[in-house]
Amino acid sequence: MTKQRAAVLEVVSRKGCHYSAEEIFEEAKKILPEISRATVYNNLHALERDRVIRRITAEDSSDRYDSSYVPHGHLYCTVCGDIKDFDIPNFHSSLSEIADTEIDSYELKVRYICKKCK
Amino acid sequence: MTKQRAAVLEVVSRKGCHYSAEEIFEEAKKILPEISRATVYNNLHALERDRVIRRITAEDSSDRYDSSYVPHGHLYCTVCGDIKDFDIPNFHSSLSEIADTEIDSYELKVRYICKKCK
DNA sequence: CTGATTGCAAAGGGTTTGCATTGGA
DNA sequence: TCCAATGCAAACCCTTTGCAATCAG
Repeated sequence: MTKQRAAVLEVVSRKGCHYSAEEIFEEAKKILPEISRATVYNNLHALERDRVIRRITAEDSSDRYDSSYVPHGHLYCTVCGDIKDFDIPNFHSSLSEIADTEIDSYELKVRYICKKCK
Repeated sequence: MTKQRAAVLEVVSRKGCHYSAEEIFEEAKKILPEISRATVYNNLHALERDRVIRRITAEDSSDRYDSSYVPHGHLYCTVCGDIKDFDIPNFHSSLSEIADTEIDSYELKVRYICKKCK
């Protein structure tokens, strides 16, 4: 656990945030001004490999990172781009049943218009 | 409806396929050898805008295109990369209920290991 | 006729890679 | 000590853009 990895983890772990790699880089620089982009990418990959964080794919923009490795749904506001977490109880086992196979994990993106934008 | 758009649509519409833009370009060239990459992208965008096809995001690889605009689930084999469609009855309305808001559409990716690979 | 579409090539962004240097266990 | 992690820059892939030529309605 280097100080760079700790900084990246600290940033990704901020509650309710779904930062892009570039945003994580910018935030991490505030903690460690000498950190490099490659190191941020290295650590994001390492933390994902170690099942600490989860990468989520946006559309029309770069990937984002979620502080929880446990799959859950994401609400994407199609107007302001904000991302909110939301849970579906027992979704993993429901999926397994419907698909009639063991499943590893899932990613659920729901497009909507958030309250503010409506 | 230009012959280029027809070719792109023909390729994307092949049953069970989830081609990348590059694959669509390669297949479309077999129909119209003079077609350019930019035209393929143009038409993929146009067809998506007109709600004919749907773009789906992979991970660790480029976007794919689905011949149906209607949202449904996708099973991604984590070993061979194959993508299969699958339906969850009433999922749209269930989501709307659980999220307690109107929703526009969704994208559901399920990671698993397909029969062949198991 | 006229706006939309095409093809090309160059630019763009986000991410990865190679490699010499540094640092934590 | 020593392998993993770092920082930098260049390379890379995929996609978009600018623009003149062409085409479909």
